[in-house]
Amino acid sequence: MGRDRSCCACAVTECFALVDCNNFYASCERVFQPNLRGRPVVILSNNDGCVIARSNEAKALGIEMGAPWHQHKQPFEKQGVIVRSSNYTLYGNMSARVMKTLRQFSPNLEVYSIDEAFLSFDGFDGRMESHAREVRARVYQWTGIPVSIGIAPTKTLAKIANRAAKKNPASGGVQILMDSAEQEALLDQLKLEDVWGIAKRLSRRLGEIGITTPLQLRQADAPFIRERFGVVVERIVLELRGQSCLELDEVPSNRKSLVSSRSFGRSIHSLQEMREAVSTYASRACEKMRRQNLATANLIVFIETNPFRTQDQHYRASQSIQLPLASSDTGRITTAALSALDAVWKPGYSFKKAGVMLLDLVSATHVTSTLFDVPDSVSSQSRMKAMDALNRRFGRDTVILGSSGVKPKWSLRREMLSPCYSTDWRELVRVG
DNA sequence: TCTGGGGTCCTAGGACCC
DNA sequence: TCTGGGGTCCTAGGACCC
Repeated sequence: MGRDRSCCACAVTECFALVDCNNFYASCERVFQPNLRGRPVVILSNNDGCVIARSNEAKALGIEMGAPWHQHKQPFEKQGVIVRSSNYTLYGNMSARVMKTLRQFSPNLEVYSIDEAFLSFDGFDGRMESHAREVRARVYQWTGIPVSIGIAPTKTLAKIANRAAKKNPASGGVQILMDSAEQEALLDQLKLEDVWGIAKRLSRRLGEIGITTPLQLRQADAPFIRERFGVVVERIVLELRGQSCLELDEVPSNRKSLVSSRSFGRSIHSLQEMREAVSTYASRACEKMRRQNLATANLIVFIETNPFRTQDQHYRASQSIQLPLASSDTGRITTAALSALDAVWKPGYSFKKAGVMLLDLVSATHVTSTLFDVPDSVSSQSRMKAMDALNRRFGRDTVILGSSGVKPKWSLRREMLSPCYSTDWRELVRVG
């Protein structure tokens, strides 16, 4: 729960700065190719399918985010638009440099996405603007990436402020939005969809009850909004009022799932080809998982036909599969993924996309001294919870049967272990 | 005839984000 | 011909338990 400051006149107002890289992918390309500066640049997705980033000059030409490139390629290339395929390794490295620079200004930092971070600006009253300008200048000096900074008492308002900093050149890339009247004036000019957390559907549903601007949302009755739209939207209402509900999340939690998926350059008709694709995704997913020292016992395979081909029947299916024990072993997981694929495969369709999702990720700790057995009858999620709890309690050198890095004889040893009959970790049988 | 109720777990799907 | 990939959180409803 967020601390409630609204009832206390002497409460210190919190202050968040959202630092957001301008046109991040395009800016990264420009760092290494300065001749791209001042020119319209677009970055394309996999298979050069659609537009995923644009420089300001490209935006000015009317190139939309997500636009299928094949529909726009010719006219835009005539206008001198420069096209790049995406290079995520480069963007990841540049992101790390930007974050490292920001950390020097404040250790209280939440890396929100590849190109955004929230910083605590608490205690900078009166010096906020100069401080923000210093941050901005140093990030540019050290990384070559231009950023915009929005400052406000809540994360949601900081997002709004950041947007204003970007849209308004006079701001010089820094917008402070601490004043209530200024907040209202700005919110009145925006669309609901400009608010963080409100997209098309919610916007439409809000419109049905007469709420059409962010200012109206801010003024709406919070309990009513909660009843009608749930806690998420209620939080947005409070955040828009300047009441902070979303705290700075400085310690990133372990990821809970990961996906490896691709759209194919051409459609796939044969099961054999699809098995090859799914094998590739499974092993790629396992690599990611091992790199983060995680393991899973729960995965999903999904396949899909081309949803844009309206003349064909659309078919999308997924199959989840449970492993008896958490693992990050490529062979084991690939085998499971392929059997899941067999369950969803439909001959006669042209498939355009497939993927493997790994769920309920747990830390994969090596078997060393202590062993616990968890019976197969225990559900995957309970098993994961139990394993997590064990890891926390006994530290790194505890066990998890069948997890990554487990000694090869684990299956044999498992046979020798007595089963336990509880999903409560305290009652798990200690066997080693 | 009358057919509990509260809690938790699980899963699928919706909605949103970058 | 050609339309991305990778995440999170919440909710609803059924199963199950006592």
